[in-house]
Amino acid sequence: MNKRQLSAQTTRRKLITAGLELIKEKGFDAINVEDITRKAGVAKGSFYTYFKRKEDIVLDISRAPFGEIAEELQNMKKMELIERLTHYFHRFMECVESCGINVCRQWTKDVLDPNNVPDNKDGQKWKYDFEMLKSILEDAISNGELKKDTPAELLTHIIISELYGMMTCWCMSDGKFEPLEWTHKFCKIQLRPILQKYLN
Amino acid sequence: MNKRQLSAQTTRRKLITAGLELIKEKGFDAINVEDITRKAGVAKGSFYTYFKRKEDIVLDISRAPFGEIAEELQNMKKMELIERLTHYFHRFMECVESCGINVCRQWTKDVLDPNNVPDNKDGQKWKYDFEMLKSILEDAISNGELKKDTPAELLTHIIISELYGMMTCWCMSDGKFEPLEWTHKFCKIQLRPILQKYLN
DNA sequence: ATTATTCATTGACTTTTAGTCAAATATTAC
DNA sequence: GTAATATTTGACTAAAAGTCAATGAATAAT
Repeated sequence: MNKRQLSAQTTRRKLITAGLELIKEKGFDAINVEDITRKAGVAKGSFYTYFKRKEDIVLDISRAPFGEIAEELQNMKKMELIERLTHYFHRFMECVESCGINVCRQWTKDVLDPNNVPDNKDGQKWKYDFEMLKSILEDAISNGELKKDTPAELLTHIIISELYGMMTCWCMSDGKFEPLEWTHKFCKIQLRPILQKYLN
Repeated sequence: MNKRQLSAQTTRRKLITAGLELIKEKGFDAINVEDITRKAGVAKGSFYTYFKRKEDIVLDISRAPFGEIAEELQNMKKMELIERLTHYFHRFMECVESCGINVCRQWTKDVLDPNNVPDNKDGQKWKYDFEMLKSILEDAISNGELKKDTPAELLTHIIISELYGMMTCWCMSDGKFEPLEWTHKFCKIQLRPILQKYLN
């Protein structure tokens, strides 16, 4: 990495860090781009070098921690399906907690918007989660843990709705539940009945 | 109702109708207050007579159809718990569908925000759903359908997360599922396992 | 019936902020 | 050493949120 790339990366990170802190504290709508750049110690114009629109920083803020989870799951291919899913739910909820309610609510909004496709080349949005969960199910199908005729796509939709439901609920309750305990309860009650029908 | 009250109600309704149509069509962020007032045929200033902030209209837009559901459920007190819940889920999803993805996504965002308390006196936000579901459970407890020691509040949180999960999922899939069929599948798989432990 | 008061309505105005862009500066390539 | 390229900058523009004093019609008071 040369000096230019390093500088660019540093500036980008400064913006993301400043953005995360400010959004956590005050919420996305209550801050403006200059608040972020001031806190990051760069000029306003630099923001738009890295993000096309104000909102685009949110996906980057939230994708950072979520990105790590994907790797982990690759190293868990031998685990049982429900264990892998539960792990995913746990880690997802940890991210939700560390990002805080204000980040999550903006992120949820962005993720729901079919038109909101940021133009950085790795901007895959929620499909990221979807594809990850789907591949977990597909692994289980080829393992023989799930029946061959399991409708992986439909099941993924149902499972991801549990995931987002869990997050939404946690945010709505204003963080009053201990997130890991909550997740544990959730997975225990919810995941098995969904899969039951398709388990070998 | 005198002429003044009538005029006020008419203006408010015009704004809500115009707002709903525009948000459905273009999304909340893509329209401005003047678009709404122009379509409603009133002056810009009138908007702020009825809504303190631009966003406040969204809760009113979405609350209108949701409000009706509450009444219906009052007339279903004798039905079985799961039937009542399923009915609620169905009607909720009908509202989601008729409001459309753009309204829902803004609504979800507003509902997630603990600070977003509109100052019209009946602005109860999502607690509306919460209290309604909770009272359904409480009815079932006093009916004897659920055990006396059922943790109504916790269960309500879990059930409402299913509801929002369902909606979020439907929005994310860009409305590709037929909503009622989707709801049916959802309730069938999800509701009973949640309640099982507490049913008498 | 007349006058005073109240309140919805208006649109020009202020303020805020998202987003642009040309110039300056630093780095890399040739 | 010079040309090409990329990052950084902040003044500037454009757009839209939100304000407010003036207007006039409806209602209440005398």
